[in-house]
Amino acid sequence: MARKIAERSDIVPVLGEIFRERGFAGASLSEITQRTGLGKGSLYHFFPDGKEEMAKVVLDDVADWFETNVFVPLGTAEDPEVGIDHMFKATVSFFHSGRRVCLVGTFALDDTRDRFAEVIHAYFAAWTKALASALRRRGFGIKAARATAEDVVAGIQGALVLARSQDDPGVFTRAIKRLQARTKTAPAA
Amino acid sequence: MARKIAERSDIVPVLGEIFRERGFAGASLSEITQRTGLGKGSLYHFFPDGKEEMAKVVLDDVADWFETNVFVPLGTAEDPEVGIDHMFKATVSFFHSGRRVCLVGTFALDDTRDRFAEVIHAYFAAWTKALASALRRRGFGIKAARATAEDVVAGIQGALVLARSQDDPGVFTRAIKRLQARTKTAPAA
DNA sequence: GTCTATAAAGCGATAGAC
DNA sequence: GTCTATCGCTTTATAGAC
Repeated sequence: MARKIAERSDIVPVLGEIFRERGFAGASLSEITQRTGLGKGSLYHFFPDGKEEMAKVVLDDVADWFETNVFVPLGTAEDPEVGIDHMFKATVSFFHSGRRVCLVGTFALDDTRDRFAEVIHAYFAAWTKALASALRRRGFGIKAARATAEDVVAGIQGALVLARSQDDPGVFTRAIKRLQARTKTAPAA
Repeated sequence: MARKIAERSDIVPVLGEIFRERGFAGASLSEITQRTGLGKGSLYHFFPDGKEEMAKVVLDDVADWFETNVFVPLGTAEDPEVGIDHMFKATVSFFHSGRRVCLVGTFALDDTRDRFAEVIHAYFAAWTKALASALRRRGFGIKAARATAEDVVAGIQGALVLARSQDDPGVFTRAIKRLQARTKTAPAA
């Protein structure tokens, strides 16, 4: 199964980690060549438009993963509670219990957002929408479902910031528990 | 009142905006010279250690502002509810209703955190602690106060991310309202 | 205190051999 | 598909005149 010839999909995860750690502006081609083990020639063969294309592919990859592993289950699980609980599990797993930041969130904060405005907007919109839909099916009213969905998605992002600031994954896992509890009962009017 | 000779304090706010917009890695000295109107000579006169010192001074400036305008009122207001409500007002104002990101949060997400770990840690720890203390005085139990404080501080950070991703300050102001409501009554055990 | 000139290093990107 | 060599530019930082 070992291939000598690299495929683009082999290095996308590595690129993801680099962009997460350094941000878009801070990710240098020299670090990318080192950590992927590929020369610039190979990199530009796979990504003719350079760093911008690398980031775009990584963003699309993340969006695809969430679409398949989180958003679709949220919408299709027969029991919406199962879909929601699965979302929290997948989230904790994907973000390594708060040790790994959200690439899309990181890009959203500085001027990198403007480069990738569409993907970034779509990612969070899809998440919020899928969760609100599941909450509706759980019996939440339209407004409560939307509000709680926004609350949970923002809460996850904020917990990642806070956990990293304190260098304490416990901050993240505690936040997840509270957020999950909030999806069990609709808030008072 | 017009001074020709610049003071360091005159340009700190400008530096703050640049770092907020570009992040630490993305903020270039050429943009800093342009937007401050000062040459490199002047900049290195005020900040001998260059960009790193500029960022440090801005971080300290932000921390001081919050200490004075948010954390102290939280702890000293006779009526803790007044202090908490003031915190939300000051927060909405400081972050321009979600149009301005949190510098400390932005720095916390990527490897910039490691450069300024202490200030970043202290900022969020102080915020959480001051809010928890006010909630205690409002009648929250110790655990409820801590949990709600973490919830609110994380919620604010997440709302900034989400609002920027959607390019919609409404996301932020709605979140603030929900978070504020959550400080009025202790959550069920 | 402010400026211009300059240095040295690193950047993203390209060319061309293999 | 992968590499090395190189281009042109920008970067942070320094030196020294005023």
